[in-house]
Amino acid sequence: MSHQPEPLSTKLQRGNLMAAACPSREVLRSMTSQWGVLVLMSLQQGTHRFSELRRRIGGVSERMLSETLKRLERHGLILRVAYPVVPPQTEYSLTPLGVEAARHVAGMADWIEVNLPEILQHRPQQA
Amino acid sequence: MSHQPEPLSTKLQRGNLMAAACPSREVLRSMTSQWGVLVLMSLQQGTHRFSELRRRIGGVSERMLSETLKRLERHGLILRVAYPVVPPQTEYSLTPLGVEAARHVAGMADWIEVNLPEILQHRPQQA
DNA sequence: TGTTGGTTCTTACTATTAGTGAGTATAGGG
DNA sequence: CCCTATACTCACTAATAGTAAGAACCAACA
Repeated sequence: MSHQPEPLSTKLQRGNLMAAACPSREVLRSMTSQWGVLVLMSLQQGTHRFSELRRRIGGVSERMLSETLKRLERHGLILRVAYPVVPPQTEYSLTPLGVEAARHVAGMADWIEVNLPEILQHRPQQA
Repeated sequence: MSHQPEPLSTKLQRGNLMAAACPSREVLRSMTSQWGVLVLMSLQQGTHRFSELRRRIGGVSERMLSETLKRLERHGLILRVAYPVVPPQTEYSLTPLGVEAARHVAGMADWIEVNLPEILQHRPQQA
């Protein structure tokens, strides 16, 4: 909270998603990946275990859930706490950064769910 | 426009993204696809031609841009107007539904760009 | 009069990623 | 003693993303 050495140089590094080489692209991809969105949404309701997330999120495989969680953890959006017990127990929760991220994706997700009927009307019905 | 047979049954079909088979999953994937996000963001500033979008969005190939635009059009989020001239000219813009969708993804995108420095600090620097 | 460039795509091919099914270690319950 | 549950990983296949080239057409330029 006190005086920091280089507050400006840090502040100036805002990402630019339009630039192909900007690392923000990677963050975008993990936050907006199919399973990433659903994990963030699920963790909005509090801490969950691996298997709870798996049951809650219809259609995730264990492999994809595991990789999605690892990626979100690498970006500091979720916190992983593993208890060395048998059978294994691991708890996942949102970090403060993750709480903000989850608000955005959940807002979008909610909009999709609400507007789904209208969106589907624009789609040509398949033969 | 007159009295419709089943207005309630349509209204009641709110999507559920947690369900694997719900069509909202497909909408989520097109809205949150890497190029989908960047297209929606770009079109927030108004109508653009294909090649303008291609130049603006760093790293898109023509194939991916074309497919992304088609998918967003299928979901009623963008409008495509092709003029039968030579050389070809096509204009893309947001539909009212697309304007709302774009607001959500742009909000998220902005958050990512602003918080990128903090997010990157959580990442282990690579060897 | 070639030839180059610009436009909006599509097609064929390759690389990357997603998804599937099985395996692992351990303990508690029937 | 075998089955289930947990949180994974590994080997494999299917799907998707990315690359490079071409197509159709004309305008401008040398």
